[in-house]
Amino acid sequence: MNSPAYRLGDLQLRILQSLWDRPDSSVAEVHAELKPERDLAYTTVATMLRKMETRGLVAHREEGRSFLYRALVAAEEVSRSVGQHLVDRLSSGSLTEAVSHLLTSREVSRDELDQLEKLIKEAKRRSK
Amino acid sequence: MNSPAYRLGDLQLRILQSLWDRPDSSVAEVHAELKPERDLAYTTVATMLRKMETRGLVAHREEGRSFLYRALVAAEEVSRSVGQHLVDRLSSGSLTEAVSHLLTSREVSRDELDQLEKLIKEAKRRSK
DNA sequence: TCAGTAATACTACCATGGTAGTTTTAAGGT
DNA sequence: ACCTTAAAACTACCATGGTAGTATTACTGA
Repeated sequence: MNSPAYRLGDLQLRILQSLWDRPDSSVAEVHAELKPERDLAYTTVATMLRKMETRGLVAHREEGRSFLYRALVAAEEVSRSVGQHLVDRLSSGSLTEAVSHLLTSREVSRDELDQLEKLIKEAKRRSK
Repeated sequence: MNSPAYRLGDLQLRILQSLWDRPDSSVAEVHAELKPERDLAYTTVATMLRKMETRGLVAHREEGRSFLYRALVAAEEVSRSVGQHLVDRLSSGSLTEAVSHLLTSREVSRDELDQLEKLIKEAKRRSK
């Protein structure tokens, strides 16, 4: 919000996603959730959550001896911000160009292309 | 290459873009190119270029008393890397989802949608 | 030849993300 | 009442991006 969301680090974003999925998570829960992908120390997660709280990204309430955290920024908002930032970075603002980059730069399956086409048709319908 | 390209900072990416556009640019030229958008000190650009050279992102050759820089990483490669990283961040790897995010998160003009549709058709044709 | 100038080199500083160890606190069971 | 344990708090450290001032060097024109 006040702090630009696109600047989120990888871990921060991952933590937010975890909290979007399960609001009111304890540090232990977030830590457990991230465990398979990142083998972080418990305190790493705790510290990051505290830092994120300072930045206004999350908030906590007490529950017994634990803190339960929740995200203060909406997934939508962050997605938009992060996406917008990429579009700016990649192609100084041209969405078409950005998507073109994405399409040409990796293998895209037939199936994905179909889905994408549907997405666009839908967007068209909505916009009309 | 060896260092993951997606980690490029905004300024670094901007400098690379400038060099892709005009290879063998002096510091002064890069500085001038960026001037309108970012009013940076000359030495800021020079320092960043030196740092980027250390990281293997650019290289220079001497021309009189100036250094002429060129990018060592290809635009394609960086675009792919940056794009891929975003897709991972935004939707743990689903391109469709990522594009969907981009589409729903901002105003997309009719015209852009048309272009996008064309892009996809083209990709389909290519992949077949 | 010498002063000015334009270039690089060097140094420094700050913020932030990421990571984690150590210390304190408090709850809970025996 | 005390020991264990789990939680938060505090502190610390490093890398990197970004930014720029100061020092040095070397060319160039008067």
